[in-house]
Amino acid sequence: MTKEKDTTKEVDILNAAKRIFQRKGLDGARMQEIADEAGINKALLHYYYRSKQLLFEAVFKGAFLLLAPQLNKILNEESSLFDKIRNFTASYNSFVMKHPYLPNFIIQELNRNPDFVKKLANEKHFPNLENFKKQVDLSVKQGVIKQISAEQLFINIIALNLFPFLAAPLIKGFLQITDTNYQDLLEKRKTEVADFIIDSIQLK
Amino acid sequence: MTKEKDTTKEVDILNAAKRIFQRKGLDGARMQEIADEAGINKALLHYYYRSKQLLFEAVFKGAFLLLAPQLNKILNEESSLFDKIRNFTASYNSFVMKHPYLPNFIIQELNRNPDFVKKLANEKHFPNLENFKKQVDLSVKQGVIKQISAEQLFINIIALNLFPFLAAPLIKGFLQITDTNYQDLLEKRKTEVADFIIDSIQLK
DNA sequence: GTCTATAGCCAGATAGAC
DNA sequence: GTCTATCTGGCTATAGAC
Repeated sequence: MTKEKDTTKEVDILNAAKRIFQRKGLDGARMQEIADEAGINKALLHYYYRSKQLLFEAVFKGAFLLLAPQLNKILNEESSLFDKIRNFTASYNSFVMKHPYLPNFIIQELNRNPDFVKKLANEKHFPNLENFKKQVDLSVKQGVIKQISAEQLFINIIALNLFPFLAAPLIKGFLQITDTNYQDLLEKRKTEVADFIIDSIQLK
Repeated sequence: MTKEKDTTKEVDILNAAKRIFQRKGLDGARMQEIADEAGINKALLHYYYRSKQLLFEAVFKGAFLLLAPQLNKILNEESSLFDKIRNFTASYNSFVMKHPYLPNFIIQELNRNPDFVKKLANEKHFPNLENFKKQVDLSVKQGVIKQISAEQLFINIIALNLFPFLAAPLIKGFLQITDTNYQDLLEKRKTEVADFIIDSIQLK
């Protein structure tokens, strides 16, 4: 019973930093704010993470490694192409609804520092397209789906699933709808997006 | 011949601010940097625009009003639904390839300050979905396209066209391709995306 | 209108007591 | 490990000469 909550402070800081950085970005976040959020003192942030930059990088890496395995679901599962598209659409939407700031955070900071991807490309769960590419090419050859490159299909799948979270304020503005109605739209997309994609590529 | 380049300084500042703000965001940008970019002194920024916040708002509004009319092309043109989708895909992609920072800038700052949309909703060129909605609903009724809500179709069209610009570094990383190859992919999307959408909704 | 110089503030980082 | 107090630099903004 001695080490009930041993590493708490370090973890508390990381979680607090996650929340603040994801809402405000690297430049917009304040160390004081993170300290307050974690319920500790500013000096302790530096004690554990040395600098704002390093704390940020820890947060970013954590976020990326939370999202990346989700992508592997579509790339490296053992199932038919259509099932993959359906499973991915459903599970990915559910996942992001639980972490609404995540995609924006990653894409936004990646745009400011594109080389960050390279640093992460060697990580264990970094998505690899090879299996998916083979499956798509084979499906085309067998006449199951129309002619399309795996890369373009991949982009389309991600785009249709991610964009509604990235551009939520913009879309809400254009459609002039409330938050609740937008949630309904998102809920429906868990199945509709898969249908939309399959209807497009399936040869009847 | 007296007023050959009269308002130059004020315009120079706005253009410099555009470039810096779009690359670094509100928090990341420095007034000194904008002054250097414009080739003038820092004090002059405040002379013309009073504060960083106001300068930023001028830039943001300009960017939004550059992008918004582009969206109206799909919403309020006099043409068949399929032609609209084809025209929009082609012209929108060309437009954004000329202003690669624009979508990211708008979406990113809108996420930090969602109420900004409301301020702009009264502007002349603010997109209005009514015509598009009528057209989609009619096409469904007439059996030209499958059952789909205008809102979902609208989201899908925008998503497929915008996302490759928003997430460029991420996609490049996943696909492990060079900038040149990515440009090729984007070039192909000017027609492929329209085909993808039409194949999905068209009833044969 | 355009500049130099500087006020005034605030943030990241560190020293040092406990 | 955790805190208070403080240093140091950099940033927005303004005062004031020209």
